[in-house]
Amino acid sequence: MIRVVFFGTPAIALKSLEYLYNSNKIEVAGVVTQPDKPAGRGHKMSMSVIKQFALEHNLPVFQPKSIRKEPEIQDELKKLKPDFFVTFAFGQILSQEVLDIPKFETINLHASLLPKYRGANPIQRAIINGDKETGICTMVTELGLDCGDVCLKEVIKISDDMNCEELFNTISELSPVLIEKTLLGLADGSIKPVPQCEDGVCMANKLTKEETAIEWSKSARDIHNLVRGIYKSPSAHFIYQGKLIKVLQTKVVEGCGNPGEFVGVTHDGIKVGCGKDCILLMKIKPEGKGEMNARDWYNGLKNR
RNA sequence: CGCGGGUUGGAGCAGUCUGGUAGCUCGUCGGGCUCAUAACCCGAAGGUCGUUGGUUCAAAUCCAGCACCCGCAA
Repeated sequence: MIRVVFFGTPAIALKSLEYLYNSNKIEVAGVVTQPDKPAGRGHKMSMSVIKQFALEHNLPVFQPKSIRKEPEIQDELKKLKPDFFVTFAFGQILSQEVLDIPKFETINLHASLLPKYRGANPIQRAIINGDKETGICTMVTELGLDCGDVCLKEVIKISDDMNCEELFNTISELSPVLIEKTLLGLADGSIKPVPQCEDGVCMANKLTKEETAIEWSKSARDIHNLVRGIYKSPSAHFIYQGKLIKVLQTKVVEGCGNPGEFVGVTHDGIKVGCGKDCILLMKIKPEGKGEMNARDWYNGLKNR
């Protein structure tokens, strides 16, 4: 049995924790996740889905504000005598003291084909940039940001209409097996981590607020990529009559029209001009309302 | 008690401030026109206006409570 402590916070990591927990070759000795915090409408205190799972299965849970600065928690983790630490979207930077705790290594799963897209938003960035493929990597965690030696990688195709939710799901389903293989391979010595090629390094910077606003002067293709890249959260948007309109689904279509100008309606949606070609708005979500077909939204507008 | 918007025929909305027999753009069904159509013309069906209570001769509309949905912020 390999003893691991799992570090993670959001939903994308849940299937991995569940899989390791159910594996008969691996024992999850504890879980580390971000502290509970007021979240959502009304600021109700809420816990991460990872903590929820841990509580339901009676796993010890640790919630440091910053694990680097909390030696008491580090001591608790030492007592668990872990062979490995596994991190997946944990949300905090580790320190050397933490990396030294497990008997072997700390393994991180990163959702890109390293060294491409190191950093915060690798999944969204791959789609926004219009990449045809991305992937997941397991790596040995070192102090720098996602710079450790790579253990295993798996390529994932990105289709033209795939949005980040679908890619998230694919990644969360493929990750568990890759993590388990990595742990087993490192434990028996069959995997030799390979240093990343420094040439292809690029960062997946955090999304800024400005980026989520649709710039109609860009090509329809770029807008389409943005829309599917940040589908549902935070969503690409534009402002119409003072209201925020989120755009959830689009299609690049032929046609011409000035950027941002209404071109016409089809039974699929609303056609709007762009820097190049036209974009067909299909599903949108106006502020205060639920998701709806753009065509339906158009039907309800008074001055159009 | 973080701030704010919403709930009206199948869909999206107006009407609420200034109470008085429910309207718009679509969809559906029937008929017509057309070589043809997601286009056009004619007609029809379909709503106890989220829920509970209050005020009133009279409430979608005013007042109070409740439920559900959503945007921002964190």
